[in-house]
Amino acid sequence: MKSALEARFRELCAEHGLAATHQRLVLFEVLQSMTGHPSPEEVYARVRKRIPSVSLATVYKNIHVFIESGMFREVSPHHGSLRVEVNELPHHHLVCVVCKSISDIDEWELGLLKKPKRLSDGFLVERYAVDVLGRCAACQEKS
Amino acid sequence: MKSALEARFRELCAEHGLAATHQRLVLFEVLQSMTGHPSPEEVYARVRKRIPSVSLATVYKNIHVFIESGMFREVSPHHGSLRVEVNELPHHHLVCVVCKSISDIDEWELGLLKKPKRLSDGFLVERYAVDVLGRCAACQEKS
DNA sequence: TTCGCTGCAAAGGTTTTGCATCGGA
DNA sequence: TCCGATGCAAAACCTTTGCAGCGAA
Repeated sequence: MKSALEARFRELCAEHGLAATHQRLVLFEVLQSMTGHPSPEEVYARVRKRIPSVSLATVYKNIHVFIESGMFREVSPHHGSLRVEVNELPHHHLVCVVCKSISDIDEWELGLLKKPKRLSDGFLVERYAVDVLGRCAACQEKS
Repeated sequence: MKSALEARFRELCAEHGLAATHQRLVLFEVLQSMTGHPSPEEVYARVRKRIPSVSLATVYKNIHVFIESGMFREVSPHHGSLRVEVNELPHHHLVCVVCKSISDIDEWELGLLKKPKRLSDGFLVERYAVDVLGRCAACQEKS
């Protein structure tokens, strides 16, 4: 018998024109079973337990496929490489989910942003991601 | 004569116990003169114009030194490797600026977070970073 | 049967590290 | 003078890519 999860997976694949391969099904189930913010290596290790011959490249490719299909998100909406913040004024960021370009938005301007979905520069707002920055309990103890 | 910027740089170095080397001064001035969110390679290219013999390793090392000293910030508080978001409920993130660990905070819980500086799990809140996610004008035209 | 998917290995890009030398305090 | 900073080259990651063979539709 097929699980409800597998049925849901096949549905999503059909919806996005994806082949429902065994590797993808296992990857999907593994991701659903994980908590936190797993890295590709961690996911790979889990998938490998069920498909020892799976390749890391396949895991990477399909994580991207899933993200592009909207089946999962990635934690950081930013580019992969280090970027230096050279604007010292309080501000936040507009991040394009397609090209990953980043532009600044003043703090006060963000405050006005409750309703409008499209900004004056044409940026179409989809959602907000808030990072609360600080020090975790463990790091406070160490210092 | 020394510029005000150089004086400020020497002050900051003294404050953080750093040697005020020529390379660091130039890096500092270059960063101050840039806009946007430059990558280490872009910064390196600019520094190189003034110190052709500078190494990329030195630029990397000192960008980190500056970030650790609080002289500059990095754009993404959790850059590094790809992480998959497996929590489908609306939530945001608590990011430790020291160890970069990420934990989830419910959307409703974030709403209550106007005043408290320390959360029940010991996390000490320093600031917020908001990413407004969406599509930039250019990417909307392309699709 | 067909086209997309997989595994493999190699390449590519980014960042870090070890070490001898140099130079700021 | 002395310890930290630099430059170089190599290594260490992380991720992507090319390609031959495989398998879902």
